[in-house]
Amino acid sequence: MSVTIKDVAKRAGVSPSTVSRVLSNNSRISRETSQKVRDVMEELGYHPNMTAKSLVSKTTSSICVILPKPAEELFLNLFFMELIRGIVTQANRSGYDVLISSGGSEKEEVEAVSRLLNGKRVDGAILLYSRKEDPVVDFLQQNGHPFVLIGRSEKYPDILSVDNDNIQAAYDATKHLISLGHQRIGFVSGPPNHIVSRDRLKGYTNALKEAGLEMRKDWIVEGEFLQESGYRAMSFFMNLPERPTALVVMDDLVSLGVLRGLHELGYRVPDDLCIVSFNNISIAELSTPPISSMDIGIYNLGYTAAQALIQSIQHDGDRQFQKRHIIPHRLVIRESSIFTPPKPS
Amino acid sequence: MSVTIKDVAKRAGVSPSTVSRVLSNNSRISRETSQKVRDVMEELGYHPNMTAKSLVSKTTSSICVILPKPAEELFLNLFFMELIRGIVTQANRSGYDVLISSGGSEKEEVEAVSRLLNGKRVDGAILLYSRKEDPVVDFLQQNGHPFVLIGRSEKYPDILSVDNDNIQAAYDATKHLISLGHQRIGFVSGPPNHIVSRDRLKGYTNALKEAGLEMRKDWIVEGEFLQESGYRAMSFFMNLPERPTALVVMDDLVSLGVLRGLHELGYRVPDDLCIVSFNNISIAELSTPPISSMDIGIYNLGYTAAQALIQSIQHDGDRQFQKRHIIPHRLVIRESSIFTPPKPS
DNA sequence: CGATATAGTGCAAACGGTTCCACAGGAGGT
DNA sequence: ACCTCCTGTGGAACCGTTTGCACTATATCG
Repeated sequence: MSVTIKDVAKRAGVSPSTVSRVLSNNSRISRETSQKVRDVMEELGYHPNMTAKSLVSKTTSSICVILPKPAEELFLNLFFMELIRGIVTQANRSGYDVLISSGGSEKEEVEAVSRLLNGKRVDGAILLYSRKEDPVVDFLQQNGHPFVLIGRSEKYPDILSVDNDNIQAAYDATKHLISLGHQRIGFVSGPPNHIVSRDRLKGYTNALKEAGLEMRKDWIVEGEFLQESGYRAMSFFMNLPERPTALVVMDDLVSLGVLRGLHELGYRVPDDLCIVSFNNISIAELSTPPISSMDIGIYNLGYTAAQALIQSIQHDGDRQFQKRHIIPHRLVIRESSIFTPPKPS
Repeated sequence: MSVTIKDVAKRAGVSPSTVSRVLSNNSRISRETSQKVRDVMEELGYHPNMTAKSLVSKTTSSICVILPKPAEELFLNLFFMELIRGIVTQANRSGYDVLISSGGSEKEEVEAVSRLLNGKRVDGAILLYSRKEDPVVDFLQQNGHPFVLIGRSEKYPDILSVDNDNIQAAYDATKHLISLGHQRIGFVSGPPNHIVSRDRLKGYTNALKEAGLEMRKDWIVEGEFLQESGYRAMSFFMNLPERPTALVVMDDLVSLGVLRGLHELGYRVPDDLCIVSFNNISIAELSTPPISSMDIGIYNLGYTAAQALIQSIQHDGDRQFQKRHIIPHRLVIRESSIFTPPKPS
């Protein structure tokens, strides 16, 4: 059907091996032969069959991205879009293709990953954020597949991973509110089985402790990374007899929910409640008012993850490479946190 | 290295062909042999090598999605995330993997597609929205590769495509504003080389004409599918001696820019200006005020595209399948367009 | 000038499957 | 008892590459 290396060889009057060597720029091929072969390739419209190449080289030049379980909702999050953009950009730059896989149940997820990696369809995987117990991580680790975790694993500390210093980032965010004069600061967390939730909670409490501020259980609420969670958290806080004057919120989308709820109830931000949130996706800038948000370099996370993964694929077994990559964070201050709160009465 | 079909064959005391037949559920294999082989596969942890399978079957069970050229910005658009979600969901359901490719220049784009399809790395491609002249469409069409266009092509009317009836949708959106009493309606268009821009413009003018309303060149501005374009359009309109009282806007992100600008200048929506926009991405619902938006079934577009593509791949040459799929639209009315405008003085 | 290195190329064996064809053995028909 | 058909299986070719090894011709050297 399509033009193969043999067709080119025949037409150019050389052997298939020679054509193959021309393709891989083997130095042993003479200048003229090389040129002749290239001319024929052009003439016949030859394109190397990647599948055949993969079969013999045992390598596919592609990686996959495993989206986390509740991908249905999270897919809507700009966070993932930005992350994927970073991954695809860097991967393509290194000559790799990126395959997106969205799991269903955890079991299906492991099966999908197994199919892709054991089935030799991809050379490695990128995992987006990790829960405390993650069967996919277990699987990859046990089968010795190259992979990189965006986030971190407590179970396998020596795993290849790209992450922020979330403890420090949350500390910095909280510190910002404290420096504005806030003394009653609440925290809207993500799902407790996500390590990132616990890291940020820790940073928050560290900052409070250091400042000698009150830490109250009822000023910490858990939720999903969804707008609705923010709405619910807001209701909860605003019905409290003693309310916080500022919130540290796990995600911009959640903050948007908070904002929305406050608006409906007639409260104003930052006058009635200050907000500092995380991730700094474009929504943070576009909302009214714009939300102060901790930029965690999402694109950079994806970019670095792809880079680290490909490096680890290409230099397999090489132990000299950096295992943990920390992407810097940076607080972007906007209207949601510029005012000093009323002093506690 | 890894377990092959031969290892399984040897261990089970059968020939490789038999194992292969068990794998493909060939009916000629006896129940007991089949079971024995399956047991051995389980025991040895066998996983079929997809690459080898692809080589002989000349099929990869994967498709690629080509993101449009200025992917850097568009990537940030929830539109694409939602579309990709639809594509991935349906593809996975049919046993296909999805590969994301983001082109650089048009030339690079064609090269990437050529590498993927001519190189037999994927079986088909999905193109997201099309410009009037699209070298990638030309390439795919000329080389006879299976592909589906999300959008439509004027050059090749018989191409497999999934689209909205954008003329009708824009007509409906405009009609909605007219029914609210608006007589001076502006239009914020997308790039003029996108067919979707021209279709929607047509629907808009159709509606105006039918209602006997004035159609003014200076009430139509072009832009990108970006927030900034909305901001600029807004400045333009608000500096006009005679301003429209309502706008039809090509994209929610653009509307957000309009909203933002109006807010800065102290205008109020919908009191000073009504807005109806397109796509109904989540931003439309989350903005303040929420934006009336034409839901075009983005997920459905992606879902249907994947379905149509896979169908066309599997039944190659079969001409009996539907070529043009039209996804229904539905106007979601929100606060940005609920008030009747002031009567023209 | 013969030995040896070297550049340039071809042959054939993989890589891990699928599938056409052949074939053995038993069932069923006459 | 013979022919035919069917079931279940094995053998081997093939898919389009890469690559180790062998080989030839020329260049280099003592």
